[in-house]
Amino acid sequence: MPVPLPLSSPRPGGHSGSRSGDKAAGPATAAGRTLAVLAAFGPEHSSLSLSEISRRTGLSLTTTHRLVGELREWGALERAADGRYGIGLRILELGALAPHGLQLRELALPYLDDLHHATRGNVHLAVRDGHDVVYVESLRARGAVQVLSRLGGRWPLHATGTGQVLLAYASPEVQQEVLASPLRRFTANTITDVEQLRRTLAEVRRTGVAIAENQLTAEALALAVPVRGPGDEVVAALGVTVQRAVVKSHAVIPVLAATARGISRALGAPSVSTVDPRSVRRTTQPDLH
Amino acid sequence: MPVPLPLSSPRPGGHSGSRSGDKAAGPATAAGRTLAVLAAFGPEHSSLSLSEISRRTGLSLTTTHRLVGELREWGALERAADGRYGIGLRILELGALAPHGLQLRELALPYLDDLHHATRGNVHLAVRDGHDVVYVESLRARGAVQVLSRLGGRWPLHATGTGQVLLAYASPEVQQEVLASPLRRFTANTITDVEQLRRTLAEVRRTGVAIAENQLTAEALALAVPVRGPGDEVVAALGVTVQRAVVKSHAVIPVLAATARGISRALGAPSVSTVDPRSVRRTTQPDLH
DNA sequence: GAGACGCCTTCCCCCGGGCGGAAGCCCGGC
DNA sequence: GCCGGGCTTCCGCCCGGGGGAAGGCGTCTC
Repeated sequence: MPVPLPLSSPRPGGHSGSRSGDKAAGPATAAGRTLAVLAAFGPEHSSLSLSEISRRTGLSLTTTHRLVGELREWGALERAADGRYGIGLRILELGALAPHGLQLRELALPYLDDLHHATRGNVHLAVRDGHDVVYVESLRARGAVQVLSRLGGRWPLHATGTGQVLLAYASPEVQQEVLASPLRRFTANTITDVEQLRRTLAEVRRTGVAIAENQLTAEALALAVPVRGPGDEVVAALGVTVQRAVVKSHAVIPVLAATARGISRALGAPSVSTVDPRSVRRTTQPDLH
Repeated sequence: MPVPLPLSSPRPGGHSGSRSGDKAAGPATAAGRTLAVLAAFGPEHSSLSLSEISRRTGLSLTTTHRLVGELREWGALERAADGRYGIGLRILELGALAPHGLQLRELALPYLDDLHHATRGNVHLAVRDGHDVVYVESLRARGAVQVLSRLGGRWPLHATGTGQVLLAYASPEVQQEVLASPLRRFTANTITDVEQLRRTLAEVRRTGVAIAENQLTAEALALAVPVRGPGDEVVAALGVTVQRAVVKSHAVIPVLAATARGISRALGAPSVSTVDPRSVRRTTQPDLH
């Protein structure tokens, strides 16, 4: 048997708590194998040949062939002219139904658009999924910086402004889990120290704003604030990423906060009090360089 | 055995040509059953309980329970606080990889945004999937008309402006199939006559613009033009929907065409010649009322 | 041109995973 | 309390699925 490569999913973090054993769940079940075929696709591999799928999943060519056929017939995969496979529109269609996903997006889009025009930065709306932050919408500044914030993008919570907001307001269990897991480094400024992260989260809770400089991408300043739902719980995070030094963050934060208030209100949140600008001025995260 | 309800997929139109027999493919296979669970979700049913899924798929409660469990663990489904299930973010993430989907969207978004601001109408980018048009992006006018054009929305080709464009430039086989199939009526103005549709498509090809009045939604005027790819083939359709009589269509068409040219160029299309405004003026579709 | 290789497709048989019946659990309503 | 609906777990039989093997292409090498 060939060594099964990446194989199963990166596991969405797992709000399911601690699973016993944590055995290297190879796709032992039929459903698992079906999903493994889908999981073979990723940002770096949006187009695969049959045998590539076979190798990446560890499934035999025969099985892969049959599964891909069924998935294609259903519309989950489609075959390009060159014979390679890609994700089909049926999946996009399904994804649009995600309650914390595009439904939220629909409502927030006009606000994001305004924010985008007001700040000329990259604007994102993100939600938490397990230990990751997932971008539910992303408006990129014309000809601007990095493209790390694609719609559907997924990053660890500790490394982005939006992620820090979502983590700061997550349940104690989730915070514990994340703080206990290894904190991957992306740039020199990524927070990888548990204590520092803990302090950062406390700051976020106190001020209502996360300020992340160069933590995921160099030369980027990310600002993020929470978005609240009907029960005043934090349901999403709203973020802006601007070129460092291009904009004074103090100028952006009020606009950002106002936008988040607008979205929260539209979501049915009670009277909102996200950010007190005065407190922010005093407590901006200690300069890291 | 209870009567299996909607059960299997509405079948994405089927570029696969004529399948023999066309047997009522119930989910006889394990993969099919897995997909049937996903297919139970739709725009009207974005949140389902376990037994609802069981009923809608026709699967036994036991099987449903197990499949839902696996799908949830993988991230394809998620369970809300009230115990009901919804589509998970993992699916959204996957859907973002669709080559004719959000990748196209990424590139086109800035153009769509400009168009949106210039026309103040609903702006859509759509691609063809079988006999349907699927919206890959949709910017709704603030507090505007209908919401029929959600991202991920799917409609028959003959009933929308974007669909007519995509159909007009589709392969003869696809056109044949659509013309041979029943044309569903949505409003009094929906084109349901084969001959009329044929003429409309010819007009679209001649002028490069589809003009659909009240065909899907009352009180809406939809304008759409093709977007072309590297080989000059039509890869998508760009559409604007405005309140009837609010805007003179002649004022919008040049902007629309220019935007489509911009996107086509960005996609690598050769020198473009989509619309000749003079021809359009003369050939606007015969007024239907 | 022969041969080798990689990729895809089809066929077929054996076996193990999946299916569903049944029973048990928890809730809320009458 | 009793009932009914929804969910979860258990278990045994059986059929769908897995993969080996073989065959059809097209391409590259020698």
